Amino acid sequence: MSKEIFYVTTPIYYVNDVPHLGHAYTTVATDFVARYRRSQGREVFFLTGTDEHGQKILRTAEAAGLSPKEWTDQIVPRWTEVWAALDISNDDFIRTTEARHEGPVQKFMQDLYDRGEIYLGRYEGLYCVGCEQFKQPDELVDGRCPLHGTVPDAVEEENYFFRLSNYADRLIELWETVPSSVLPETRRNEVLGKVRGGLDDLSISRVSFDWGVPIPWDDKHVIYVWIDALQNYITAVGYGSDEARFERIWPADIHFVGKDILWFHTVIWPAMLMALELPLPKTVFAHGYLQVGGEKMSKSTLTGISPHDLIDAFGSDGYRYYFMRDISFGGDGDFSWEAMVARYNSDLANDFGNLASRVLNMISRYLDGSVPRVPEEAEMTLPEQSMIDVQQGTFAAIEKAMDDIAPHDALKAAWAFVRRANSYVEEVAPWKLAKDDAERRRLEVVLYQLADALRLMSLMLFPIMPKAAEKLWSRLGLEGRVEDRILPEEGRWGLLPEGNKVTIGDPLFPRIETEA
RNA sequence: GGCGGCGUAGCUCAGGGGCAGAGCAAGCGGCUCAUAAUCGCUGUGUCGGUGGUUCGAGUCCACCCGCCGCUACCA
Repeated sequence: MSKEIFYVTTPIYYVNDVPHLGHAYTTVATDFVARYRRSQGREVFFLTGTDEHGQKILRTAEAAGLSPKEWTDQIVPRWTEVWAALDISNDDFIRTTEARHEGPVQKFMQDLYDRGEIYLGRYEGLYCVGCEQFKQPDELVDGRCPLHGTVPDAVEEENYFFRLSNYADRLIELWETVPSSVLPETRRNEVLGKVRGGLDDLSISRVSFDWGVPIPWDDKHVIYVWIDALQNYITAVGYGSDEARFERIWPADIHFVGKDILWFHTVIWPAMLMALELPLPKTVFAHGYLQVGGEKMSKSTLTGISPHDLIDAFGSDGYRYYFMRDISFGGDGDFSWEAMVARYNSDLANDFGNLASRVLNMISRYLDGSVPRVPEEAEMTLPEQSMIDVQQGTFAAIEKAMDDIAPHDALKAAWAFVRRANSYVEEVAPWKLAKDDAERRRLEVVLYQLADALRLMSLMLFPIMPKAAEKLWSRLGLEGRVEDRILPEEGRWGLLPEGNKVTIGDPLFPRIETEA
């Protein structure tokens, strides 16, 4: 009995600054997967949100002359507006400052405490006054802070600790018996290697500042921000507030994260859940980093580029497609303006957009804009059969790639169908058929197949390019929205209704002309 | 230092014992429905180096060179 709801998450983002390309990358990938699962007919719950506690937020707010709550309230819209601009289809958006989160977090901590999983201990650390932070011994250069050149003070602080060290064996067993628990494989090997070296208990409270969720039995302490933040994945789906809902949605099918936060999601988070005997997320998938290269933005860093800059130039569809297609998901990848223009023009403007233009044009010109009668089996010739074969192979390859969490391979596969449709046009040359009255029915058959191919592409590409897919759908005279269609039901030939009026419209993806 | 990964066409990468591949870029040809588009054909490779195993090695092994990741309580 598998759970019916497919639950995917992005990390909740730390709102001490505005979103950059890296945040958008994770979020777009998660959205692609969420939309794909919905298109397969699955019920999906897609969660994202913001992480708003901790010392860094407090400092950022102070620097801006605001209270931490005022700071987060004014910056959260900067995040939600980017997600809206990227057509992110999240079902919920949780903020860790919401009561629905903070209350259940306290319950979670109290439960851990009651079970003896938390104890009061001392954190001994090296504190740099200049940084106002604890330093790890290996961060120091000759025993001095590399930033301030001073010798940090040895400081002891009373903290609550979680018995993380008890869970090393169970974590190792999990990773060894369930390979999909941490992906890609290289990331699983990383945590496996580290945890085999042993685990220390984890300090989970702070006393030096108060911007956080109070420890329920000792409110001098606030919960360490990561411990609070990780719980968003369960508080948002009813943990501690609606147990029936929680049981229906949890566990997550996939937590998407960047590789920088792998440790928290594959060690600390599962150990916390184990401690309360809660189900574990099925997969934590850690993708790589984006690097910025190329000329046009060579002076920019990743954090210096706003997603808005690229959305303005390429549209949300172009943005989503580029990052999902050009970067092998899981590994590190390079972003460059030049590569993005090249990919956009070649795949979207030339291959796909132009295919739509030429087909819609020919139907308007040769068939008065009306979708002809659905071809009979007997009217199909070799080229039609070949295109159908390619389409079926493509859909199967996409399914395989998405099951493997390889969006880049899925899109690569998708283009086999787009290319085949273009070569089919050349093969059957409708403009020649149009000159011969005796070929009238043949002309109808090939143009029907092409229009129907566009319908199938609209379904196929909706998860990655929702705007273009909806546009194309309506240009084919189809009712309703692609969003509401189920691929396994409608992803076959011959479902485009006879008599639909097509409209040509503007190019779906206007070419981007490069200056110089 | 330890553990792990990568190095294949001009570019981005796939392939993991049996005739070196894809897309893009380039060159040539075709077509005229289309967004200077599209279709077809064509390259070029010491598969990072050296040495091994094997009838046979991008592929397996050893060493070397060059990049890179991880090495936990800053989100």
